[in-house]
Amino acid sequence: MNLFTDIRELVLASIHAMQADGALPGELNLVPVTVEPPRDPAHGDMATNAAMVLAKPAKQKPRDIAEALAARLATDPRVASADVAGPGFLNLRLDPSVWQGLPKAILMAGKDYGRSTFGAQQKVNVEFVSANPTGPMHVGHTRGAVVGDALAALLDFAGYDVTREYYINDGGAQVDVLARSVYLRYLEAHGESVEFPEGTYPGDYLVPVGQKLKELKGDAFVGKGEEVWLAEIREFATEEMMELIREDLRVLGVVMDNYYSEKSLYGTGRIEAAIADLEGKGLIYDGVLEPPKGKKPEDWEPREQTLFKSTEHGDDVDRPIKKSDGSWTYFAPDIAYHYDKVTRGYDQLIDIFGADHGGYVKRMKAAVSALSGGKTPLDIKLIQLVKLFKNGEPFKMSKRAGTFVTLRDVVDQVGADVTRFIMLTRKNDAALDFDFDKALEQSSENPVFYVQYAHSRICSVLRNAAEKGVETSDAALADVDLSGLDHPTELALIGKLAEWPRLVETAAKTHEPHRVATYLQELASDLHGHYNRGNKEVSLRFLQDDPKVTQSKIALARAVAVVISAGLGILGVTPAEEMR
RNA sequence: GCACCCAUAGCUCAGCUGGAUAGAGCGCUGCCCUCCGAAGGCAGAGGUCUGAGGUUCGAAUCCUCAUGGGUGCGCCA
Repeated sequence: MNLFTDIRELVLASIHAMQADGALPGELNLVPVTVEPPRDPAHGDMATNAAMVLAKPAKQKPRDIAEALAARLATDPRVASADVAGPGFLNLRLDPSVWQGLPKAILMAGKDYGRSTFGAQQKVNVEFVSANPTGPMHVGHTRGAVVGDALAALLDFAGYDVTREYYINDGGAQVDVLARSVYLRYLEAHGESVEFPEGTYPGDYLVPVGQKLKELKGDAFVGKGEEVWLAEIREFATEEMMELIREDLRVLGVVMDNYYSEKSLYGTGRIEAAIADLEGKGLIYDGVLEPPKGKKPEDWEPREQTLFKSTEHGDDVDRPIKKSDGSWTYFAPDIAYHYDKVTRGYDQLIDIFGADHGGYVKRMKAAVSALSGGKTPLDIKLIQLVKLFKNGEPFKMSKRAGTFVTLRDVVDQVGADVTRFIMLTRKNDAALDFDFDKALEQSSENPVFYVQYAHSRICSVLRNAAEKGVETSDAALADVDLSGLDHPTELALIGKLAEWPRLVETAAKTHEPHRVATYLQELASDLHGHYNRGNKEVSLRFLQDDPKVTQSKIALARAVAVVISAGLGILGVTPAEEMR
């Protein structure tokens, strides 16, 4: 159900007919032919660039092609008029009945209106959050979590087979630091007074973890050296932190399909297997890297390391996979992890990283390209910083200091819906200002409330209709005559609804869930505009004296509500029925 | 030094992956409730899309260079 693709099919069919008649050459690339809503409504309902795109390969003047095409299109009952404009645009005006049929179609499709088969059930793995299991999630993670989750939902809606995955960085030195920090809290629970030296995590969130460890182990570890407790506490603390993170995600409304442990790659031969794959392709060698030019580290000495020839796959320099002492760098397990994803048979991989990981994009893409033989595309979305404001004052967040603003802090104050929506109003590679005051404000300055308000207004209309005894169920609306929906603002609203399926596909194709948020704001704006017109022009109100007319208006109102719910559903935001 | 990202109204940002006269919100000016929710709406003012080249029927969008800002750059993950 997508009017634009329907009409594009019609245009293509007409072109084929012209080819059959010899009016156009048989060999033409029709992919660039588009049918879009014109920016200026005065140009009609839809516009196609067909004539301009085909002019050159067909060796004809664009306007000539347009004229001929227009004549053919005009014979279709759905097309009211087809006019050539400008350099060769073909502006189509559709028969009003085409538009007027849409609200019913939307109600019949329900929440599936706009759902697409575009993705053809391709398997996509979206890896996101992947915060180190060393503490609660902070605001920076929150944005990545929301973007990843919404992107996954969007892809699902667009017809992909999506897996949401979290990569647990539980293999590196930071979990040793965590274990030592928990040990200190454990001693504290035994009444010792402790200090947190540089390089440990002093955050309060480890206090209950130390307590719990005491309950579990008694004084077994007191006064003992690391060799006794490190491994066990590391295990215990990591699990505790993951519990914390899972709960954070749950509060945000994010549910992962899969948690993948970095640790599971060590000692199991999986890193070795991935590296062996690259070695088999001649991409592993021992060598010495050049120091970075300009900014040479103080203690630079040339050292021989095992390197991955990432330059053969688009990187700028080759990357070390082993440290000079022979142990793996962090990059090695990352390669193994992505190797695993490739061998699990995904058609497409998406990683959501923090912007501070921008330096790893090329090497990661190089690794996946090498491992998959160029077959599995990897898209990496970098999530820019969130700057928090309250009363015009910026907050600082610092994980080291243990005073960072956590996901909980934000969600507790403004709620998950507001948090999610606001974090999805900007494209991922632009920094985002998050203003607590505005987030809580209930006005048009707050996009969440603006969209929610549109939805609850419709719900309010439905309640009023019910009081008047007007039946507004799907069944009751199925036979209603909608030909009275002919006012420009009504048709504009329907036109906006018609764009939803297109938008879903574009947003999915570009991996940009923020487009959904933008669209919803536009749709809400159209609804509010139309609604307010009803103050002056009584005939535009949803509630009319004639129940039949009321039902036709309600069909439109409900169709808008359906699309708002569907859009909010992708963003993971609950549509409000009432706001007080 | 190198790489990646960003630059659009006074401010915060959209711009449908190349289309026609570049759009919202805030702020500013003037309006709209006897009326389905004014938590809203309408109208006006406000632009050399950072700059210079290029690609083509057509560029804010793609390519090159420059300028300004952000991020990162072997034994941290």
